[in-house]
Amino acid sequence: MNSEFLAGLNPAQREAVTTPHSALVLAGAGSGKTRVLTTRIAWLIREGLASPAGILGVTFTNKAAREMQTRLTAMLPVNPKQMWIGTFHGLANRLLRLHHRDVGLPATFQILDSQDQLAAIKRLLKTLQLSDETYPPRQVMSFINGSKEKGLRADRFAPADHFEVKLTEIWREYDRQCRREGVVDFAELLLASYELLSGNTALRQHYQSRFRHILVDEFQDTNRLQYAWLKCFAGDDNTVFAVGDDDQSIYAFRGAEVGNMRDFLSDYAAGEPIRLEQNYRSTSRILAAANAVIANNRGRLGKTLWTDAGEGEQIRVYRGWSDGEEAEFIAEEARALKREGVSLADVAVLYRSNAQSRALEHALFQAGLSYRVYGGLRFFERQEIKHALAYLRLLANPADDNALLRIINLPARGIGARTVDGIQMAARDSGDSLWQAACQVGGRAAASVGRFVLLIEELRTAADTLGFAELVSHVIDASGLTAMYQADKDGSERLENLSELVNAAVSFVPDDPAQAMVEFLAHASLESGDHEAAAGEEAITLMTVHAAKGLEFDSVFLTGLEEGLFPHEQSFADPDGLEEERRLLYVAITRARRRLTLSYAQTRMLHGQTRYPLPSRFLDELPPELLHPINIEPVVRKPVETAAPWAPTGRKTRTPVRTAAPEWVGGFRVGQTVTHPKFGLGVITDAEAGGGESRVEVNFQDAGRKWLDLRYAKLSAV
DNA sequence: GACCGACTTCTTTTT
DNA sequence: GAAGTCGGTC
Repeated sequence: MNSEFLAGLNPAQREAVTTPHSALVLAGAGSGKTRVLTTRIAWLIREGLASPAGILGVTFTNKAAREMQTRLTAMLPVNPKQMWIGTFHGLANRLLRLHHRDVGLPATFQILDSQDQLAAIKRLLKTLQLSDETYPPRQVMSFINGSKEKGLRADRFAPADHFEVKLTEIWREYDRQCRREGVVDFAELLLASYELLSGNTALRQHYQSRFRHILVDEFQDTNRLQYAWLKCFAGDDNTVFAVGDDDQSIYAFRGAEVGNMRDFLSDYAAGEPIRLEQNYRSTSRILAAANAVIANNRGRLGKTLWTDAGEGEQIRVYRGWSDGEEAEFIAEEARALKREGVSLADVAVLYRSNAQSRALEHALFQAGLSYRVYGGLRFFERQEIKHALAYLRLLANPADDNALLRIINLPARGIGARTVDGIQMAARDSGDSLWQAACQVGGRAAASVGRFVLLIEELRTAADTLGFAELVSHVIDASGLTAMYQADKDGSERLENLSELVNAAVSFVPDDPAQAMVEFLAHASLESGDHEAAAGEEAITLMTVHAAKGLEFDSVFLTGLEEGLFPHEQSFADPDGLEEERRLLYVAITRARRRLTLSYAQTRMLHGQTRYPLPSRFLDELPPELLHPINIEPVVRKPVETAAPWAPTGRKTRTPVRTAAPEWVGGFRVGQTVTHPKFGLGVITDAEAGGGESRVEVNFQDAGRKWLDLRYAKLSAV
């Protein structure tokens, strides 16, 4: 039992790697979680306790799955294809492809991503003649997905009220529509494969005896359905090795159940969790901050990170006047780091929501620093890519109405809304697919629709003779997409993306060449594209805290620590929401290896208007001795003659539009922090100059918003 | 039927 | 601010 792989592991890691039972591993941030996971697989195989084909490795993201595979192939001479390592959705897809008949799906079933699903729901509401005001498509979608993720079906759902009765009807119709069209959404992928296994004892036993060892990453992010799905694989002789960190559970909003971790301990008689608490990433000050913050949460499984690395520097806190100034500060700091010889690849700027990236990008751009933003539109989500894929989908599956609607008049070919309505009506009456109905269109629109039908038929013939990659290229040209974007003066980037799509098709290696198209389309839905940096890229990383989970950087700037933003205002309503925000902060802090800078602004543009947020309550949860305020002395800015006072540097190209409030009223100004003998600390959010009776609105930390008459109120600047 | 501009709404996180 | 919807005009 003394394998080369165990060298260099600490006792807890070693225990985790070699445990003979099912176990829950509580792996703190930076505690070597991925290493433990991959080492365990390598160790099991090397010790002869498992064969590569007997491993089921489940992750949450494609990136994590890939990393596990590459690390493994570096440790062992195995073919990673033998092992089933993938995301929940990827593995569910694999199962359903293998057993599509048992669940009544066509071999060519396609996967709807969230965009597609929303479109499908909108279309359904239309055919059901339901108003999307009474039934907001997004709400319908989250109802359907949420229910499926609890393992429910429309006919087994107990609606709580009238509205849910109606939603359940829509849900039922939606599932029918998907079946008819041979498409499957993300939640359905899991649910259908779960039902496949739970309803078929022989099949379940087959997989149970194949996958003796089941390993799950990021276990705290599993939802109820995923938990049940995993359980199908866990017979009496299987071991389940679940790695997670309840303190890093940040996806409750989409159904993740941290409770699964407690359930796991009893369901798998796993005893006490194995705790990995030694952190190999950060300085002790950073860990002390993280520990202090998370200690405010209740109901934790409990865990305290420690390190034998040094204390490191203090955590710096910066207060900016505006989001723009905050961004400029970060840009300056980053430039200084660069001067010191720090690689920009080791610097990250994190934020709570994507909207914050704008100001940061602007400042970094002005400073001439290269950066890369993660998030936003990914490759396979771009409209031109979606258009091209829709042609392919329609070729693969004529019943795919979503695909047909997307492209029937794109590029414009004289098929207007009225004609499309007619086709939809005809299809509904006859129960046909839109494609079938389109083939039978007569009357005025016959010519234009006929041309479309001919085009698709021509492409279908081409599909029989061309290789897959040539087909993709041919479809993009013959459909007219190329011509359309060539005619568009802003279309060059889209054309580049389309040729990138051809490249992707060329380098795509299908498991079964005959199924190249179907596999490629599934790949496009499941892995909507890369957010990963090109290795060694000399650029600052900008991303949301969510996206940063699992990553680490020497220097981290955590921005926007303001009430309403972080914690986000949507979380104020319930305590659980606030705890999730706190976990999010915990994740953010633990990304930093050596240097952490927190920042907040006193004014922020949000949703097109200026806000005056208070500093985040989380700042008060950090032990003051760990912090080093950079500039937290009263920010008294004299009004600048030429520039608006909220444009601090005076070299802004555009002046913000807020003009409602006068700039200075009786010595006070909007955005200023003030104290009141009775109401305490607050920020001026509005002001009215009325000759001798000036008033200001103050947002008090504890007392809320109040209008105060400056003749009487004893306000003083902070 | 196509196009353009005005209007509204919604803005947390995403496999 | 941006995207999506709606309505009016050609």
